Amino acid sequence: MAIIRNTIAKKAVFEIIQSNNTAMSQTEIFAKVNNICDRVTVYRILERLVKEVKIHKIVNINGVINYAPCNLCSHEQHVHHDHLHFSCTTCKKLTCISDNHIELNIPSNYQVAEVFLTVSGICPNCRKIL
Amino acid sequence: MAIIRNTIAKKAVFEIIQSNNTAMSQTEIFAKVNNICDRVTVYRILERLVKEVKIHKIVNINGVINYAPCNLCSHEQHVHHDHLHFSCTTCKKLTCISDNHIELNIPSNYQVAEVFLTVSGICPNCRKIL
DNA sequence: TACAATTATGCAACATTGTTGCGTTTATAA
DNA sequence: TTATAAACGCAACAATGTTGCATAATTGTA
Repeated sequence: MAIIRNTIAKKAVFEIIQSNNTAMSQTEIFAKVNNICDRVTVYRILERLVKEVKIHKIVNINGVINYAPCNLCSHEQHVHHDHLHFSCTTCKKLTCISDNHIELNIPSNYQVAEVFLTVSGICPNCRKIL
Repeated sequence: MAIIRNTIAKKAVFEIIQSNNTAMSQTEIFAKVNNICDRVTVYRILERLVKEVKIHKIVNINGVINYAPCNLCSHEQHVHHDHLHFSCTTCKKLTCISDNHIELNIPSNYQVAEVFLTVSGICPNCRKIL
């Protein structure tokens, strides 16, 4: 029965994540909060937002954890394991693209929780520059 | 025209990766080499083995990079982007399961290089224990 | 509106994973 | 056997993430 508080820092972090069109790392998010809070606090806020299913965690192909608002890949899609992320090898940005239907072929003795489909390559923006 | 050398440490690292039925992190691999070389050397060997396409790199859902021999997911599959990894949330092990056919639905202005399909959940072994 | 309860924060310190520079050692082709 | 480039060890650093604890702030309730 923990009471959820909506603090200034939490609102700011969520706002930053929501207003960005790509997923963001803690480092990027912290750079945008303008020192309204400590970097540890950002980690803890992210943890809470994930638990509240307001954002979700995606690992980039380089191992850095990124966060995206859950509205980009709605909760329903989230549960049905049908979202896809594009990880640009040039700009390192992680973008939610669209839903894809994935047919899983996993032995039944594995208990599936979530499906992560990440595609690496070069995003439209970087292709222009290159 | 770099000459590839087959050193003792490199053979040992490759042997360790190949004889294991799950993907391994640098930490796990280093723990098994019995101090025949430095931990930095392990990192560099892994880098070379990836470049030589003898092993491949997979990011676990917690952000830790894991390595698996390429015979588990053959090179052909690798190129055709059809391999799947199961990431156990309990024992943290990453297992190559099987190939899956993935239908990608990505805008054509994205240039696709590789596809990573990782499924999280609980592996058969951990289900027994729990 | 003030208070109490408990959630959230800051700070410092630490842990883990991965990288770089550089001098030395070693494997391999000739 | 030797020359040469590849591989290594060591030390130092960098990035990312975590923990403990004292303090501050939010929110339901009186």
